[in-house]
Amino acid sequence: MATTPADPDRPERTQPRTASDAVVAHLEELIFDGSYAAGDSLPSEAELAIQLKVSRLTVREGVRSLAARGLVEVSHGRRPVVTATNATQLRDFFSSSVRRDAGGLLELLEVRLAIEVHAAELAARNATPPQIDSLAADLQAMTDATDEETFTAADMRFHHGITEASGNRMISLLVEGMADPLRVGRLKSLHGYLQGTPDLGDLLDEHRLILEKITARDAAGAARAMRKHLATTRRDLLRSFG
Amino acid sequence: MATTPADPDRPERTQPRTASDAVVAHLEELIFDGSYAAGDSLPSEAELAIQLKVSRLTVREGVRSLAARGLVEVSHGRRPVVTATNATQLRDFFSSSVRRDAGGLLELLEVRLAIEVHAAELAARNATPPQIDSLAADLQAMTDATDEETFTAADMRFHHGITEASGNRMISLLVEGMADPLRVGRLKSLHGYLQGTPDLGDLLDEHRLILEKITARDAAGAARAMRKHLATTRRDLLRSFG
DNA sequence: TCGTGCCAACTCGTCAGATGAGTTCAGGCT
DNA sequence: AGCCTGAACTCATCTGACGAGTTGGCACGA
Repeated sequence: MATTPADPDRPERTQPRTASDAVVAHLEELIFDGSYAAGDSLPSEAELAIQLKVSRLTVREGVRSLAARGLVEVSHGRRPVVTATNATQLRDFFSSSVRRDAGGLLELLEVRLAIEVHAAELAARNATPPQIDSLAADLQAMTDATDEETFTAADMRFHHGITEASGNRMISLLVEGMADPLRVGRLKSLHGYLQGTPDLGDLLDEHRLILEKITARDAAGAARAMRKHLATTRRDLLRSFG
Repeated sequence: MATTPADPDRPERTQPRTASDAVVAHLEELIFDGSYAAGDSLPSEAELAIQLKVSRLTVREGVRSLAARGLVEVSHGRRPVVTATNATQLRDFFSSSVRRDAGGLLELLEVRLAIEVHAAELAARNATPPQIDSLAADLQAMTDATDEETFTAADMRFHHGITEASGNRMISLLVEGMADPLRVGRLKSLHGYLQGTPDLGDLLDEHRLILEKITARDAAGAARAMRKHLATTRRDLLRSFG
């Protein structure tokens, strides 16, 4: 019984069981159909309570659910604000998964590899000149970095820049969501580097090669270079655990 | 200001702003450190309220947040139950994204391609004999299918089976999360097939090739076959929109 | 003794009313 | 004009209460 085969009866969509679920469904509808765009304020809790004929408390629960799912943002004294699609939900999922099972870190790395390799491929095809310039700047920052914090920051900007250059926002969001859980591992790995084999040069060369291939619009080459780079990263991460 | 550069002050982790955030943090802690495993029941709202010295209402909001994030499940009359890591949160994110921007569907398809190609590669390396048998059975079911519903169901089982055979649960969860939003598109595409070019044979052949490569432990070949298959899928999807 | 049905205790779902605290903006004072 | 202040909103939380679904044990009958 791994997957749910075929529930005979499930009027989920049509008939929310609880009143607060109905609130959630209602607000979702308003957001999804564009009645409220990103940045807009929702009606106040009191107003919604009147409109939907439930108590303010019930509205609060619904809004709270949406907030937990990253669809809206609430802050004291202000009305709830609809947020743009963002990576908080993904970040939350990935970090939860890893916190509950440390083994998930390697699996996550594997996924990142798959996605970023593809991103590099797409970037080679779709990157705009300004995006390429930006990548070059990040690379330069990595080269010039004297402390590992600056280095790592530039490194992450570089990778993030590639996902953006891929032109696929879903990829950007996914990689962004994975960044947090992976950062821990990355720092450890870097430490291993700086103490053991302080060969940051290799890392830089790998980045350079990726950028080169993207600039040359060589999709297959970019994918290959990225794959190689991430294989290195994974190896270092594994080593830092042994 | 795309990325948040460096907030000078952010005592987030250490000091939840609101009481209900504190409840969330507390319960998260209990779940993540293993005090409550999947399947366990949390204390009742009333009990938690006493323990944490807040009102039951505040506890409810916290629990509600966790429920929205898929960490626990609540049902009327029963205490909240901790859920195993599952794809609901991902499903929720992907379907939200697509509902808010239909263009995301193609982006999602692109991501699925990247991940499933990698999954096929891993599956060729890691699949166990029973898993391969299961894949063969799904393929047979597709061959025997007379109506498209059965066909699609077997198709999805086949793909799901490959992600499972990859041995990477994160991949399984991601693909599972994407399935729902993509199903709509897939059905449309199949319709196009059945009415226009009813060449289901090609589809079957592609699946057959993938399984063949996996059975032969040919990782690169499996990846290639999967890539080709998904390219076909994408083409059909695009066609069904034109 | 064993099975069955019913009731009491638990627990979640929702409501009403009330207080405190953060935000915003329009006026009024300097 | 610029700054200050206070009223109006709005979210955050609490207390107390009632209804409805779930569960386990106890009494009753076979």
